[in-house]
Amino acid sequence: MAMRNTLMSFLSRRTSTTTIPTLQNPILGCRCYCSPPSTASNNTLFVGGLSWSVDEKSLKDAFSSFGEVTEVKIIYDKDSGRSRGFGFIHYLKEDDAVSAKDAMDGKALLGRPLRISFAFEKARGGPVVVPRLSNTADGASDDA
DNA sequence: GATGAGCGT
Repeated sequence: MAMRNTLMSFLSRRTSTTTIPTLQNPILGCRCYCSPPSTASNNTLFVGGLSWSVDEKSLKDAFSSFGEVTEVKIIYDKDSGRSRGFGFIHYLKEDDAVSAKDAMDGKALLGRPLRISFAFEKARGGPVVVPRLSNTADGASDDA
């Protein structure tokens, strides 16, 4: 008497985040999207209103208290060399990013109020997802 | 000697 877990095999296969993009479901007949459209905000935070003298380590030091910061970047101007006054903060978890945003948004750093928002999914190796514009049904049926 | 909404030199 030997029990075979063959049926249990493909029932427990849900730990793979790297699904094969070329595989399609013959039943549903649709592709498997790795990025659900429900996530309008990832663990990337957009920080604006920065002073033109703020460094990345200053933001790292100010935002690492709310969660585990994995990446901090401030955008500088390549023409003038000065900071553009905004930057990005990557958190390990989105929950920490929300906490940091909720805690630091509206506060001031180096004498200037901060404007924090969730950043768009900027490449870093992936496709760009843009928020849909005001998709109001104005009578234009442009569905493909 | 500049300036101040935004989304990646």
